Amino acid sequence: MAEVSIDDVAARAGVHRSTVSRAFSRPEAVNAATRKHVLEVAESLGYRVNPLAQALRRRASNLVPLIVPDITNPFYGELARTMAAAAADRGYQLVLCVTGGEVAQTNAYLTSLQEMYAPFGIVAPSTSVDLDELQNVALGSKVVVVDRVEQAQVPTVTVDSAEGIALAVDHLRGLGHRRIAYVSGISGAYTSRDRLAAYEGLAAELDMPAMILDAGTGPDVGERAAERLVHMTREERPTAVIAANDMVAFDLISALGVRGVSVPDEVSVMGFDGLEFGARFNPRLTTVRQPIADMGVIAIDLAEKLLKDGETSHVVLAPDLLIRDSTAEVPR
Amino acid sequence: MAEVSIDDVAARAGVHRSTVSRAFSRPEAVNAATRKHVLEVAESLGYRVNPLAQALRRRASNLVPLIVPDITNPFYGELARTMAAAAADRGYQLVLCVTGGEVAQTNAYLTSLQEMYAPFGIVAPSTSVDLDELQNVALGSKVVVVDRVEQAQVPTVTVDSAEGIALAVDHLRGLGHRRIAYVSGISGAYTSRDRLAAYEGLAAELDMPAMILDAGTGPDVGERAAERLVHMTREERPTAVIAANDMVAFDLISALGVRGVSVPDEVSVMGFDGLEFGARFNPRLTTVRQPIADMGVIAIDLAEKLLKDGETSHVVLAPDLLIRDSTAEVPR
DNA sequence: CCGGTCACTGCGATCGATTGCTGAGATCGG
DNA sequence: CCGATCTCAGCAATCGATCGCAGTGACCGG
Repeated sequence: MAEVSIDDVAARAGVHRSTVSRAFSRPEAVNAATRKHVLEVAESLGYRVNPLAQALRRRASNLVPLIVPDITNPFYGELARTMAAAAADRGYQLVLCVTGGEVAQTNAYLTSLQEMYAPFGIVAPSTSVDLDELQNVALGSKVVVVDRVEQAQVPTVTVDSAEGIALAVDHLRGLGHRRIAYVSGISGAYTSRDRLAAYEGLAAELDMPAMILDAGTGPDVGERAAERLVHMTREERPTAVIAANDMVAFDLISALGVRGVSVPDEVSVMGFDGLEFGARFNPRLTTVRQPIADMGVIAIDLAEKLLKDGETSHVVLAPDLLIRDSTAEVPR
Repeated sequence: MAEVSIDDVAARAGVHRSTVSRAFSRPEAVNAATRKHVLEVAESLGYRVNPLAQALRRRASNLVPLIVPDITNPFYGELARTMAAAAADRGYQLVLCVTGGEVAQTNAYLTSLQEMYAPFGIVAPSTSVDLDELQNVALGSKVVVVDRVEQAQVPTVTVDSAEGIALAVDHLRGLGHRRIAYVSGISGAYTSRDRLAAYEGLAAELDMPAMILDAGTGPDVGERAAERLVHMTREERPTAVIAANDMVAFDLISALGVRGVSVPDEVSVMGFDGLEFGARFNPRLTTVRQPIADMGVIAIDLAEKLLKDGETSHVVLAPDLLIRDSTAEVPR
């Protein structure tokens, strides 16, 4: 309430403003005894440096934009949660920016936050990040992307799509499945493409028919894929389906349920993401887990490294398998 | 990149700083022609007022904290999304604050954002908001709570729990159910209590046995309730269950699935929230819908009204029914 | 022709911090 | 005992905007 400023502390401690300032931000530049005294006085007055004034002067704030297409999607929700924690640990405050899938929004948010002297930004894109577009914004070069990006000039963190798909295919083949279809869909840009490519590559390699049930986007991929599946003859129908991500898997299972097709009894379904919610789905979803918690921390790390050393590295994490109840041995 | 400031515009337009400032923030106080000229020059230079400097001087920023216990929970996700949109419409920028259920965090975030001159805050509590606690923070009195609150000195927006539960019970009775159980659980403080109370009241009124399957909290209410249910004899077992919220319903259905109990064939399950995700669950969830989108807009409205007129009203919205596939006529 | 209004606009202090520069005093070597 | 070096704290400008106050010129009525 008291709104105590740096001058109040200075007056009370009998020193100059600048000494108080240094006591906080450059400890080595002030006598230890003086510093202790200042800090005690500050403490007793309940003083805290005004982040706005500090940011204005320093031209650097602790506000970090997290740009996601849709916070309703649990993937971004989990990402946001871990990022908020990781950010807080390092003294940053996460600012949530929801683009709703509109590409222009990303840049709008970025410029808006750079006016608040955000030191960097985190972007989790839904569609291909237009890097050229990103370059148009000042903050654009200080961005970490949570997705793979082609010819990236910015740091990125992703999970290894090929390995993830391999894990899924292995698991299903281990259960006896030979006709394994794939449903593409809503997800990160390149990541989504990578997963599809990995599936196709693996299918060729293992001499399996590559069945793409639906490669569209939007909220009803699951619907369309299910529709397609139920109209297949018994021979051509896949015994298992890998979905591009957990949400699509949920969608698909739900749509199959509506059509009376039971998972995993009639067809096995796997997801990709490892959302916590998968453990609460019906049936509990077998899926390839991305280490989302790690991704949050790593993204912040990458950002700090970028600021300090100008180093833009690309971290690719290893996925693992979360075997639950949506996959079973091939029927009969 | 150019970092153009108000002085640049002033110099270029041949006027004083203050005129430029007024051209933007107090249009009526400056000659129309001058203003037009200033605005054009500003436009051509790509000038935008620096929000930090503005906030510092005005002692009011456009940063609005949204405090939620868990952004992973789609309820808060949907809330965040609509709030972000509503806030953006009015020129505010939402700052996401995730407490992880720790009460102290709420106040920490509130003070932290008040130092950034946040004009108000939105709190979606997981447990009883300790209003006395809230009063300890300066921003505490300028908060809108998305939940019912007892003896609230702050504006609130909620949905009518009693009406919602009545809707649910009506729907189930219409399908022939007479043994309708209830599972309490993770959710807003008073809201959660209200729903339970409404259920109990209605049970007494309609002369139905009140069966509370689980009244605990935490992530495994569903588990426990399912466990309890499968151990009941055929006669005592409820034919339908109302869950305190959608997440609990998902949990429960999943846990029942693991135990081989099919929904809605053997038991009907209803949720409460109306999450979009319910339409993608298996089976698609019948639920009482809260107008979450409205709640976001209303919360912002209430906040602005509070600032302007000091008026603290309590909005109670009407829920409606979303009939999908998780409820069916009572078996046999 | 003069004093009074009115509509603008300029001046400069201010918001709360940071930081380069300067100078005071302590320390030290010769 | 003196000058050089070093440590530390004060001074004042600065970040980019806002706003109360004062000044200027136009306009009007008497």
